Amino acid sequence: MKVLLVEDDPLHAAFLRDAVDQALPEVEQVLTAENGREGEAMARKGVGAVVMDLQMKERNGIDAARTIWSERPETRILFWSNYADEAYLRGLSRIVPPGSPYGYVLKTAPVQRLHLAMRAVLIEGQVLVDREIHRLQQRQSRPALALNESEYAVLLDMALGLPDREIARRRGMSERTVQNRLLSLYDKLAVDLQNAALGVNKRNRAVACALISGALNVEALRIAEREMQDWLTRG
Amino acid sequence: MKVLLVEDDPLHAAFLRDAVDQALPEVEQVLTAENGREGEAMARKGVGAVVMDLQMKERNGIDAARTIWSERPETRILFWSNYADEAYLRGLSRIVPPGSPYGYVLKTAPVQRLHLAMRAVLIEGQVLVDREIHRLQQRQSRPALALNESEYAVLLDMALGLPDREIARRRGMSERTVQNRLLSLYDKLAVDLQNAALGVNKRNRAVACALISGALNVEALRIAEREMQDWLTRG
DNA sequence: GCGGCGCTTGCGGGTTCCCGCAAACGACTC
DNA sequence: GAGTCGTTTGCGGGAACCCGCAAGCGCCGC
Repeated sequence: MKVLLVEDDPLHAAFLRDAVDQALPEVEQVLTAENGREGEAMARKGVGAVVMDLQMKERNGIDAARTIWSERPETRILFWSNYADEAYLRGLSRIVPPGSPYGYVLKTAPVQRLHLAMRAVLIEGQVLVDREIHRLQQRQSRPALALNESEYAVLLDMALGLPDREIARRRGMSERTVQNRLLSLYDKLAVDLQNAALGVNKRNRAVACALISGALNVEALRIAEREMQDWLTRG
Repeated sequence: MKVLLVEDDPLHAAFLRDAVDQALPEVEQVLTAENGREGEAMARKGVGAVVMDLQMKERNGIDAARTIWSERPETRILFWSNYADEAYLRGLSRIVPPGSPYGYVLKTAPVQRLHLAMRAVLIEGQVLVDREIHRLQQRQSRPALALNESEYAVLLDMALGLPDREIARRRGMSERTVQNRLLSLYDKLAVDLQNAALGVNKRNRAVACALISGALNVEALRIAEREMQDWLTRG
C-alpha cells in the first residue's frame, strides 16, 4: 500500500511521516510532495491514500484535491490543516465527490487523533470529520446561515475596520451594495439580541457572532490583515 | 518530594497526575485539590511545588497563588491554563514575587512540553513561560500598551457589540467616559493605519488589532458573551 | 490654602452608519 | 414582449459615533 503526503512545511512533513509509520504499519511506500501541483502529479502514479495540507504556497489543497478526485474519485484524502473557517470549508464541500472517503483533522488535535483518522479514512475508507469542522459544515448546509463568497469578503473587510466606502472601493461595488451585504450578514449571524429592548452596535456584534460561531477565526483575520496591508501599499 | 495539583476538572486532574508520574519519578507524594481554597489549605502542609489551573469555580488560581506566595514565597508554581488573555496576565504579573520560580503552560500544548515545564519549574526552579504568553507579558510591561482593568472591560463590551450607552449603563460610567476609554484603546491598540489617506471604522479596527495582537482572544470573548447574556436577562 | 495634575462629564458639530423606499437593470418564464 | 424575481444603486433622514473644548471634581505636594 502506498501513501502520499502533501505538505509545505518540512517540519510538519516529518511529523506526518512519523505518524504514518506508527499508525499504519501496513504501508509499504510513503511518497511526499511539497505543494499541490507536485501532489497532483504524484497522485497519478496510482496512490490510493493521501494526507494533505490545505494551505500551501504553490497550489492549495482544495485545488489539488479537486484534480485528484476528478481523475480518481476513489482516492482517500485526509485533510490536515490548521484552520477552520468558512472560506476553506466552502471550497471543500463543493469538491468532495458523493461517496468519496475523506477526512478532516486539525493540526492542533492530539497525535492519537491523527493516528485514528489515518486508520479510519485511509485504511477503512470511512468519512471522519473533526467535530468543530462538522459544526461549520452543518451551518453551511443550511442556506439561510451559510455565508457566500462576497458576504464573507465584506465580513472580513468590516472586521478589519474598513468603513463602507473603502470596502466598496476595494471590492468594486457601490456603498449601498456593501450595506446590503452587511444587512444579510446581520441577518445570518443573528446579530439582534433577543432582548429587543436595548440597542446594539451591529458591526461589532456581527464580528463577535462570527467569531463565537466559528464562521470567522483569528487566523483568517491575520491573513486578511496582511492582504489588506498589501492592498493598501499597492493601491 | 511532594507535589500539589489544583484542578477543577477531574479529567484534567487525572491527566496531570499521569504527567507527574511520567515526568517526575522523584515525586513521593501527590496531593490534589479541587479549587483555590482547598489548594491554599493543602499548600500549608509544606508543599514546595504546585501545578495549578487558573480558572476554577470556588476560588481562582490567581488568588490562590497570591495567598500561597504570601505565606511561602519560595513555592514553585506552574500555571496550567487554557487561556492567554490580558485579564489573567494582568493579575498574574502583579502577584509573582520577585525571584519566585514559576511557569505558565497552555493546556493546548503537547504533553512533552508540560513534562518539560514540570521538570524545569518544579525540580530545577527555573522560570518558564509559554512563548505566546510571554509576548503578552512584554506587551504589558510597556505601560503605553498595556490595557488596564477598565479599558479591558470596555474593550470586551464593545467587541460584543454594545453601544456606548449600554456600556455606560453596565459599567456605571457616563457615555463620555466610555468614549474616553475608547480613545485610549484606539491609541494603545494602534488603530490608525499608517496609510493616513483613508478612513477607518475605529471600533471594528480596535477589535481586529486586539485579536491579532493577542490582547483579546476568542475564548475570552465567548466567556464575556455568556456573562453579558446573564446580565441582560437579570438587569 | 492653593496651584497643578489627572480623571470625569456635558456640549456641540462633523462624520459615519443603518435602513426604508423606489428606480434601474439583468435573467429567466410563459 | 410582458411579467416576475433577484440584485444593484441613489436618496434621505434618524441614530450612533468620534472627538475638541471647557468646566467640574478629588488628590497630592508645598
